[in-house]
Amino acid sequence: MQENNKRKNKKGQGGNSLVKRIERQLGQLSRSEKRVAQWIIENVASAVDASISEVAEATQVSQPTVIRFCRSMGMTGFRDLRTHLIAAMQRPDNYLHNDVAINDDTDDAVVKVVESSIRALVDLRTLLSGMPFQAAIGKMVNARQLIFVGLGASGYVARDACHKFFRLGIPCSTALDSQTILQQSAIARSDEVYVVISHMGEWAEMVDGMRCARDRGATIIALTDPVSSLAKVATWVFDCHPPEDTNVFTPMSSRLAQLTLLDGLQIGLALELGEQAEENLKLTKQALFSKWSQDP
Amino acid sequence: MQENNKRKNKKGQGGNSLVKRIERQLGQLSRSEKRVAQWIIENVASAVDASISEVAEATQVSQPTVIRFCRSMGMTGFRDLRTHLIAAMQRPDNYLHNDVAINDDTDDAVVKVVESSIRALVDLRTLLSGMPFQAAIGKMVNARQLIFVGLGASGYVARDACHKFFRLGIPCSTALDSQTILQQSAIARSDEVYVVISHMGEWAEMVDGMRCARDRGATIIALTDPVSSLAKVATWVFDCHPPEDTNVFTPMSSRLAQLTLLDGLQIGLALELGEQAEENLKLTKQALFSKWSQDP
DNA sequence: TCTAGGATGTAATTAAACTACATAAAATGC
DNA sequence: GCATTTTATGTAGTTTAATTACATCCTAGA
Repeated sequence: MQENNKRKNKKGQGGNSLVKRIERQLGQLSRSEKRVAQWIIENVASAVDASISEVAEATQVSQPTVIRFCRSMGMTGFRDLRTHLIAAMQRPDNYLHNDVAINDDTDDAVVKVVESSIRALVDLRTLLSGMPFQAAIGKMVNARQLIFVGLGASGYVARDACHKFFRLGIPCSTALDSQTILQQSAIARSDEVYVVISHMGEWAEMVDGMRCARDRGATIIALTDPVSSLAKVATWVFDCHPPEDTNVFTPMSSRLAQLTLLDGLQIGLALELGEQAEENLKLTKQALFSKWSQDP
Repeated sequence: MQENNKRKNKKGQGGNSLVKRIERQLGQLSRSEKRVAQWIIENVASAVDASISEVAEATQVSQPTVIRFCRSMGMTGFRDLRTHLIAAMQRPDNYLHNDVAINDDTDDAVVKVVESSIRALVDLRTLLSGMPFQAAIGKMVNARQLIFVGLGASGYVARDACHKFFRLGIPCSTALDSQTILQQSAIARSDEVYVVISHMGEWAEMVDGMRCARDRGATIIALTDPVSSLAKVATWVFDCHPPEDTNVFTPMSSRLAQLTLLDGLQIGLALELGEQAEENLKLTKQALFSKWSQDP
């Protein structure tokens, strides 16, 4: 059992996204956890039905190690892992439409894009239960201001969110480049909430800025890969792991998940704030509506 | 104990949705089991995360009754039921849509938000076939520049799209306020393509601007309500009708449809442009990647 | 070689799933 | 209507799974 490193890759195993996610993390794992990971990759089908003790026995490690593996993968525990495995197992052949290929015709490609977006949101729904909505909203309710942070493409998501939250009547701003992020976080206060959007969560300046803000007592809510540096710095993390395939044609479906998550946070916050927020929402909607209805 | 009359054969666990299967068998169940069944149907999302005791409490029955319900459904036990529920949730087509209500708790509200977003995309998928992708892409391929137009919240979508398309190596710009739109369209050329995003499609300045651009020979691609004034002016329309309900808590799911549609257009365009576009995409991706991988 | 820190296992704890049995309610036969 | 059977449901206990706390071991660096 020593030569674990000579692994033939069983490509035909099925395009299971969680499996890819595990593969991607393989390098970061300790020896025993790697054993667990490898066994799961090679026995996805049995893994979904297995209990901790069965996995532990099959891989010759202790039960806590199996749990540690789950945690290393960003899951809350074994149960959670099982949930994700089952969900991931559902896609193998039903949805052949995964990646867009160079020789697809336009209509095929478009269908694939839409289906991969749907997939992203369905995945999101599976993950929802583990996300700290209550906690995040609790902090937002009492915040002096919300600061939305995002670089590059995530900047558009941050802007969109800012626009959405300000309509509740809360002071909101954005920090969309390294300089602004660093300056903003240098004067962070404990009654401020940062909402940080980042696919990889590895931009050094952003992580540094957020660490600084955190040290000054601010709350950091991160929509990012749960295994990233940013996630380690954040007060609360919403799992937005990046898609596994690196196909250049793959659109950023995960951006849709982020937007939807922020929709959820906003609605949740609105409910928490109660009448005043509802009133503000109504007013901002009406402001638009009356404009174009009196102006045909 | 002898489960004589309501034994069910354990077929078809792949094809039909478990929820439908439960509905179909509702009549055969005893009163308490029916309560369990109904609660599960109405709370699929919470049900997948619940333990037996939680289900028992929510439905005011005893734990064994919950297990008996599982057996009545042909499952081996609660664990098995959970497995099938998770699997069933991966098929988004049979979600039912509920509005967020003011007395929803946070988690319910979030689930509803995500599901309504999924609905929006599933709806979009059915509309795809009627959309003029070929035509739109045909014009874009030869365009001198693409101009993305959007006001207010749609401005963020326009910006996002601009960012996405420029990575193909095509000159792109945005027009996000009335003044810019009017000026831009005043100098429109026949080799320019306007991509206009608007939920209602009734902002007077925007419609005027696009009419002007159209008169000057430019191509107008509108992502908007097909019955709007904007749609009448456009060269091609992609049906993005806004949701009917006026609930203040309704998130803007149609924005997700717009983003996804634009993803589709971009991918389609990339395929049409061929190698050069693919190369450009790769280069822009690598530019990001090499940055943060050499910068830990 | 020693020590610090991570990795791993052991054993105890808690919680989940399930079983056996008891009781209550409904249906049936007289 | 009453006894008897059948069915439905709950109570209490058992077994198994998941998780935690803590002890031990190994490895890397001084």
